[in-house]
Amino acid sequence: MLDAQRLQVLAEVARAGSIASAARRLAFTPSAVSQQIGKLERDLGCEVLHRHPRGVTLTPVGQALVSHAEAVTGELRAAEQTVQAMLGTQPRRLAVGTFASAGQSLVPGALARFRRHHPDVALSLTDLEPPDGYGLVISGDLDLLITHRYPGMPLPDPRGLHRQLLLHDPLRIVLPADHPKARSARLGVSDLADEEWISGGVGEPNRVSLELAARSAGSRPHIAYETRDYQVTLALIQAGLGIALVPASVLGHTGRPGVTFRPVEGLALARAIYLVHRKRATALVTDIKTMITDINPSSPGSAIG
Amino acid sequence: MLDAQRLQVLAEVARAGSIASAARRLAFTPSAVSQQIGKLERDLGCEVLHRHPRGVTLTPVGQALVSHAEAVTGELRAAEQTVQAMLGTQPRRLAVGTFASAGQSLVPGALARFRRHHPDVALSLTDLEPPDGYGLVISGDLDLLITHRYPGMPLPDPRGLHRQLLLHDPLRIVLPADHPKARSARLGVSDLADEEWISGGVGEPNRVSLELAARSAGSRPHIAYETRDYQVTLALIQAGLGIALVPASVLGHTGRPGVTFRPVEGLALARAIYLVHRKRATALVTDIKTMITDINPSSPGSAIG
DNA sequence: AGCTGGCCTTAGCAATACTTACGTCGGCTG
DNA sequence: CAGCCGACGTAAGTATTGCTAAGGCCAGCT
Repeated sequence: MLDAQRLQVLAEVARAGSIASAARRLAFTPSAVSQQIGKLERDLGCEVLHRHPRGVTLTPVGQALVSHAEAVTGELRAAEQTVQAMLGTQPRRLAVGTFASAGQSLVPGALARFRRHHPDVALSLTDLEPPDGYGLVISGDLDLLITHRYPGMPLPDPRGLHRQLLLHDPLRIVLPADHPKARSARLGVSDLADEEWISGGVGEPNRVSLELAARSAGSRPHIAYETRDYQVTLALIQAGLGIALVPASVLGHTGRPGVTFRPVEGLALARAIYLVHRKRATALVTDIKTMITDINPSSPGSAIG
Repeated sequence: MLDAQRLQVLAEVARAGSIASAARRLAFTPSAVSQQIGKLERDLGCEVLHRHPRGVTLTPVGQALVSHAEAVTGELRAAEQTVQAMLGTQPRRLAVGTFASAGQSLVPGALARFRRHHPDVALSLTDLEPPDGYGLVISGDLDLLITHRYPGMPLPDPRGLHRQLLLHDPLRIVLPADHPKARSARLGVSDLADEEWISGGVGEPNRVSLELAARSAGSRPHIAYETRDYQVTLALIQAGLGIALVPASVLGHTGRPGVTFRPVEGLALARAIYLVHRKRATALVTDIKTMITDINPSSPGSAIG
């Protein structure tokens, strides 16, 4: 039988990307972690890590093991939680994972309200870029995950978790206020084929969606600037350097001077925002969920599985 | 975080019913097991066992933990299995759990055929009385469980397992061949209210069904002899001591001299026989399943969940 | 009453796992 | 290109953990 703790060490290594940084997180020496991985590999009779000069990556076997390790950890946490619930001990922590732009707009209000209702609960927030985070929910490191899917990106396997659509966050074409086409009646991606675009790096959701929209309009966007950070994007636009697709919730109500935005003509281009948690939600998770959905009344609230 | 091994020890204690016998199965001394349980309890801050002069029983917390322990063990086993599958190593064992009367009739033929096809696979068979056994499937101790439900007995929570109905095994009224009513045109339980019945002890499925059938006919059976073993039951009937309800599959094709049987008039009284295994069946499980269903062509083969 | 079986405690020992120290390799920098 | 730095592995020492062995307590049985 495999050892659960070794699997957890492996999962930590996978997250950290190197044995040394995993060791720091676990408060061990790198040597200890290395030995644990070594024993795991001897038990299995095959390697779980590819050793590179700069960190490690998982072998296919390692990936499979991490996935199982998360399930094991989740079960152990669930066992603990069940017992505490039976003893009448309420959980005293709530760990939320979000993508960056939700952490700026959607979440803070809900968290503040939650804190008022539960001043004794230790709140924590973690930044995660989709599609990461599902494993952390399975393992119980996160109680709630707020994640998204841009058009063109695959929706990850929910792996037994509960996933519900929170809202559709339509993408807007954002351009300098003095841009010649800022006042066009209808503005589509194809109308802006010659512009300089700002988007994420290759493969990032933002960019995939932009390229998808352009391709469906028969053009290819010229990506002049790459950034993942929408605040940077907006600053670049403000400086007149390019245009971009930006989710409406990021634009929010705070009009930024020198920047204007328009709906995307033609395609219903929106990122879908999801809430993910374990099937049997704790009282705290249910609470924070209602607070999030209250703040975002457009929520359809349908379970998607 | 709880320790997985401790939980497994607890599960073993729960199965064995005492610390001492669990220790024997685990090849430890009772002291070791006792200390493990003690540490588990200190970790949790509550007791998981009631200590009795003759063995131990689980507290409610202990029961919950055993259930989780089975899930943890199952995940660890699944991890191992996944890796072995990726390395091309086929599983080399198949553990089947059955109730006693299936072990006599349904199963042996299928096992024999399976052994011919897979001579190198270590087969094992375990006797289990329903509703036990689900936990062993979850933990991976069993690959396939053959279980039943008599009318009037609750169907256990499948706990995430795959469960499918194999067949309905109708109950027959079995009576001595020279019994006065052996040739009645229609024979129901109510027609035999004054007879001496043979059945299982209070609460056993067999008996619950008999009492249910009698109650629905407005009578109460007089249980003169109690045995769980249908072979004993048949011997008693043969000796003219009483009558009983016996599943058709136990009666089989081997007519026993001096004993005759009749369908039960009125109620469709049958025990349902189920196959239970993990959701993702291994190749070996799939194989043995087809062999079992082939031998029992009346199988509806529908998944029940 | 004495015996048996089961559980618990304590003390000692063995196995396990972590730390420290050192060696190797590859990439980055002056 | 030499030298440094970060990362991984190995070897030896140490601390912790967990098991065994031995003895005591309690309840039921003969």
